[in-house]
Amino acid sequence: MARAGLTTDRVTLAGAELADEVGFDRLTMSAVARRLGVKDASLYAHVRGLEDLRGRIALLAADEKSVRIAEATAGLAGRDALVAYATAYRDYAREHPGRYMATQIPTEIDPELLAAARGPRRAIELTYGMLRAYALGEPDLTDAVRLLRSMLHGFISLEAAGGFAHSRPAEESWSRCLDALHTLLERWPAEHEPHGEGDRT
Amino acid sequence: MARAGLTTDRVTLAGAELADEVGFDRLTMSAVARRLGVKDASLYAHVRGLEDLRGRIALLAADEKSVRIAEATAGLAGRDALVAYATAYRDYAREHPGRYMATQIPTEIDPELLAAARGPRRAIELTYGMLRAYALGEPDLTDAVRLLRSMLHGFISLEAAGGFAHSRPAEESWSRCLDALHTLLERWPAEHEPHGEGDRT
DNA sequence: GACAGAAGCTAATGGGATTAGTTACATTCT
DNA sequence: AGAATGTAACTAATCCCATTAGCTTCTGTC
Repeated sequence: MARAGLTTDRVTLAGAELADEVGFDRLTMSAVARRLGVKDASLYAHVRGLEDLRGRIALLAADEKSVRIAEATAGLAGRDALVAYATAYRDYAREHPGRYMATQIPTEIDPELLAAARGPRRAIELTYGMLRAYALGEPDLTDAVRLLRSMLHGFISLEAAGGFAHSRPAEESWSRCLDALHTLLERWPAEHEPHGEGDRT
Repeated sequence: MARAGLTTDRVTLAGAELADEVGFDRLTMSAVARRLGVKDASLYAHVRGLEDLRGRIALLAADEKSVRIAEATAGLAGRDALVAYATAYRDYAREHPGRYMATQIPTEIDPELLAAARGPRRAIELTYGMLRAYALGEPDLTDAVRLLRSMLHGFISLEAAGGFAHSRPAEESWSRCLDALHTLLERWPAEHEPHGEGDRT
């Protein structure tokens, strides 16, 4: 009966912590309620339901991640910025697997919330900003952003899913992949001339 | 009462179809039972439960995907093989989003089943085989495999999650990313020398 | 034609999500 | 202080899903 002092933010945070502990897909309203010492139904005064909570966790994660990356890359450029960016990104994902997972599940987020959120937009800006040092023009810059995001996200997901055998430490591959990425960004290939019979429309 | 002719494989297939339609995370035993015109409990004679079914779908997907890739890359080498590989990979993921998702969720698969499954092993072999044309030695080859898998998986996930704004068709970025990857593989950078304050201007 | 085994069913239990309606606390106004 | 008001949190109820136990019915075999 003593008021637990719930707010939307506190519920979201508890959900995020729980997601980090047990996995985003195993997040349940009941477990969040238990963690907060409150009955399930009480949560509905603060979040619309499980879907809504998930969306909020995703936005929280986007915010936190972009702050981390901003701090890590401040004042850096070129390879240093790239490495700092990627490392901050990966560290966040490893520290907060549940929240990270939240950002990658295609979930319906309340458009109003999404519009108000800074994280996602900030993340894009940071990425473009970081790559600016490589002097790519459009549309190459956009393609490079997508390549970078794909690689980071893919590596982290595969690593988290246990997709890399133990033959070689992921750490070393990670480092070498960043080298490769840096090299690639410095010598971004020109539009390639059609070649052989495979004409990919 | 008319026998529905269930088998483990049929249940798995129904689950896979359902996952493709409604999303892997929304897959439920009840829905599979309904689709098969059978009571929930009947499924348990063929699969251990939801987790088991999920694992089986993941293995099915790995099999199907590797077959597709094998067919697509047969007889090709170099850039053609790379493009065929990547395209087959992506097409599979787009045609079967649920099954594809199944392969990326860190799920506990019965070790016995896993050992019997050909798909995952075959996929690795295909990847190494395809990259052999680029004449990389170990450990670079392993790193390149990881980079390739990361990029493909990341791109596909982000695309599926709606992560790319509409500013530029994903199709074009995809094509350019493959160009970039090809270039990178041809000129895989040597182990990089430690390098001052990132002043490569 | 009886039997063994499998295929499928009924019934029951336990959780989780969600809603409606209720109680108790805290703030503010007089 | 005492009443009014909004809201935090609760109780109770409903529905859906996962899973288990035990029973029935079909199919093929000797």
